[in-house]
Order: sequence, then C-alpha cells, then structure tokens
Amino acid sequence: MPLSKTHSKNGRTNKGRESRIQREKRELILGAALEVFAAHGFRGSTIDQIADAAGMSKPNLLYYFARKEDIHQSLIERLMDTWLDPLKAIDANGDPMAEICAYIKRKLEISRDFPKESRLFANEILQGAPRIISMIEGELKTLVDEKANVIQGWMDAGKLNPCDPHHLLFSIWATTQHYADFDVQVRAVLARDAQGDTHFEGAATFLENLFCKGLAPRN
Amino acid sequence: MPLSKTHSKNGRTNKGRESRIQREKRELILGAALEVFAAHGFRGSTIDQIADAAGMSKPNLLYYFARKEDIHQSLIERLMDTWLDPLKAIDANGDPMAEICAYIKRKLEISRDFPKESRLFANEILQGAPRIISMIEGELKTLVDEKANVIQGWMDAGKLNPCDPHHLLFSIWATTQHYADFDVQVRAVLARDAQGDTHFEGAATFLENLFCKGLAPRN
DNA sequence: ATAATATTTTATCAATTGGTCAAATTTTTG
DNA sequence: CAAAAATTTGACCAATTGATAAAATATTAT
Repeated sequence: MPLSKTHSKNGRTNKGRESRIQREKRELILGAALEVFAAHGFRGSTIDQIADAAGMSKPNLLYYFARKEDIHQSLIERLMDTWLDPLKAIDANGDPMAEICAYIKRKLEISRDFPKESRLFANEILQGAPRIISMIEGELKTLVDEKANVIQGWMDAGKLNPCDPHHLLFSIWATTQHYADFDVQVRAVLARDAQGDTHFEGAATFLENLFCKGLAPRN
Repeated sequence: MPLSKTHSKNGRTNKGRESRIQREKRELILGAALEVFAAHGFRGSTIDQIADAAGMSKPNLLYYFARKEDIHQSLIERLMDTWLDPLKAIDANGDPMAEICAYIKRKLEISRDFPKESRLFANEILQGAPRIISMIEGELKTLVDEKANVIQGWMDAGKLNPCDPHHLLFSIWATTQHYADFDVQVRAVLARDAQGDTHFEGAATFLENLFCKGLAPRN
C-alpha cells in the first residue's frame, strides 16, 4: 500500500516515527539539494537534477518530499540556526574588541566550512528572499537590533570607535560571506599554485587587522 | 522576407547598419532582461518573462536576440566596463589614502545606481561564473594584480598600514556590493520609516571611517 | 505608388518540468 | 514464514520552455 499521501502530508510514518531508511534518504536528498540549489537558485534547479545528484529516481525522491518547495524549505530551516548562532553568541559582558574579533572569526569559519549553505542563503536573498522574508523581518531583525544595542553600549562607554553598529554588522557579514559566495572569483584572482583553503588564513589575518584598527577607540 | 537568420547571426541588417527600431527594441529588451536575470539568475529566467517585461511577444523578442544566451551575453559584456572602470581609475600617482577612499565611494555609488547590474553579476558568480570565468581569470585578474602592486608599493613606502592588497580589494568589493546584492536584507534590518536610499549615506560614512582607520599607517 | 525590406504575429514543435498513479519490490512485524 | 507496511519503479500527464516557420503587417527606399 502506497503511503506517500499519509507520509508526505505530515512527514511521519503510520506509527508516528521516522524509519532509519527515511532518516537516511531524507538526509541524502537534502545534501544533494543543497548542492543543486546553492549552484542554481530555487527556480534554476530541477527535481531531476536533485534526484540525479542523490542517486535516486524522481518519483522516489518525491516520496520523501512531496514538492520541490518542501525540500528548499527544509534546507532553509536547518540553515537558520547555523546562520544566527554566531551572532547570538556575542556576549554583552565580554571584552568588546575580543567579542567582535571572535564573531568575525566564527563567521569566516562558517564560510569555509559551509560554503554551500552560504550560497543557498545568498541566492535566496538575491532573488528577493521570497521564502524567508518573514524570518528576516522578524527573528533576524530582532536579534540584530538587540546586538546593535550591545555594540552601541560599548561605543558609548568609549570601548569602541563610535560608528553605526548596523553597518558594522553588514560589513562583517559582507566581508566574511564573500569568501563563500564569490569563491570562484576569489580563487581565480588569487590563483596561486597550491590553493586548498589557504586563502582563508590570509583573509582571517587581513580582517582581524582591518577591524581591530578600524574599531580601536581613539585615545 | 524574414531576415531573422541574416540578422540574428551577425547582428546586422543587410546594409550593415542597425535601424532605429532595432536600436530601440534591443535596448528595451536588454532593460527588461536585466531586471529578470538579476532577480532569478540565468537558468531561473524565462524568455516569456523577459518578453512580458519588455511588452512584446516571445517570437518578436527572438527576432532581435536569436537565443536566450545571447541576451545574457550582451548584458554581461556591457556590464564589464561599469565593473572594471572604478578599479582602473585608481591612480598610482595619487595620494594613497585618497585614492582608496575615492574607490570605495565610486563602488558604493555603483551599488546605489546600478543595483540590478550588481545582482546580475552576483548571480553569475554565485552560479560558478560559467559564462564569464575567462574574463575573470584574464582581464580582471590582470587588472587586480596590477592594482595590487600599486597598493603594495604604497605600503612599502609606509603610506598605508601593510596588509594583503588582494584581501583589501575583496573587502571593498564585498562591503560595497553588499548594499546592492543583499538590498532586501539591508532594508528589512534597517526598516526605518522613510527609507529611500538613505542608508547609502550611512554606509558611506561607516565605510570611510572603517577603511581610513584600518589603513592609516602607524606612526 | 510600389517594390523591397524589415518587423510582428500566429501557430506550432520537441524537450523539459513538476508532479501523479498504480503496480512491483523490499523491508518490517507478528 | 506470512502478512502488513514501507519503499521503489516505470509509465504517464499537463504545463512550461526555448525555439522555428510562415504568413501578415508595417516601414523604407526608389
């Protein structure tokens, strides 16, 4: 008996549990979909491509995710934690300079370790964020405003060179995510002989230098 | 007699000239295509969408550009000048700090005045730059290496805080283009009442501050 | 004006796309 | 082992997509 309807609609088996196969195959599909969506955006990606990349037939894939949209949604959801965690981790009680440097470092590590996730996010934003705009306007904005206040407090206390905290966060996002999103260009321009992820070290050094000098309070 | 073959293959009319109608319609199409490609990437955009946006029928559009690829190619080509000019304008004989500040300002103005072009470029890079990788590895890399040398010279002369010039350029590209490419997110996060392009002023102030302090030589 | 040329429309195509269905197969459970 | 449930497959479908052909219309040159 095909259970795809029951299964697909609530994402559960009859007994209310996910089988081992389901867990594994869903994971397989999400991995393949991440690759494809990151490279072509939502509209530019096809279910066939994802099924191919996952090594399964299209109807089989659709047994696990009833619609293309659902796969994308799943990816975005699990991406969000990865995306917001580093910002959440900024500690209002820590040393201002150290906190911001640590944040930059963490964001850069995410670009290095999860470049496809970064490109998935970038694609979504570039295309007008149709599927995550509410999260951006809600959860993200709230969190950003909160941390911007923390940073503003540090500046008011003379512990950081005063500047707009929102733009500071933008510039940290931009510079760090650039290494994942514009990876092709970065590699082409640097084009050293052996180029694994070596440029990430150079980037870390450069960014620490830039932001440390740029944010150090005037004495 | 339908001249689409002759016309489409070499982009010229029989008499070797472009008619007024051809000039105007091509322009109309490119404008519409820029909008669509910037929003959905190459694969995510359809000829129908572009034709709709240009207010003409699909076959009529295909009379001016025989293939979807050709429209995209045309856009990319005319984009390249806009993209490389500001970098070319960096003057080795100018004042280092002033030159870099001016470069940042110009790049930010381009994000403000040509956001769709920026997103078109970002989409192309994100998707692996399949259609412009040779330009990146060739013309762009050559130019970047040349200007990186100029900047290195300034650092060696003690006129700039020493750091990797390539990463410096990356960080300028990233921070300025961010305001075009991630526009939706920027607006959502800032979300002030009246928000035309006001945030570009804030961005200019912030970036000048950041890079000026970050690059000023230690005395 | 009229012939030549350029532009636009209508109709159409084959391929691709997101998605469905029922049958076949495999896995799990009793 | 057998029955039940879960998974996989192959055959389809309607809509969309990139593109073409030919007829109809408009423009330009003589």
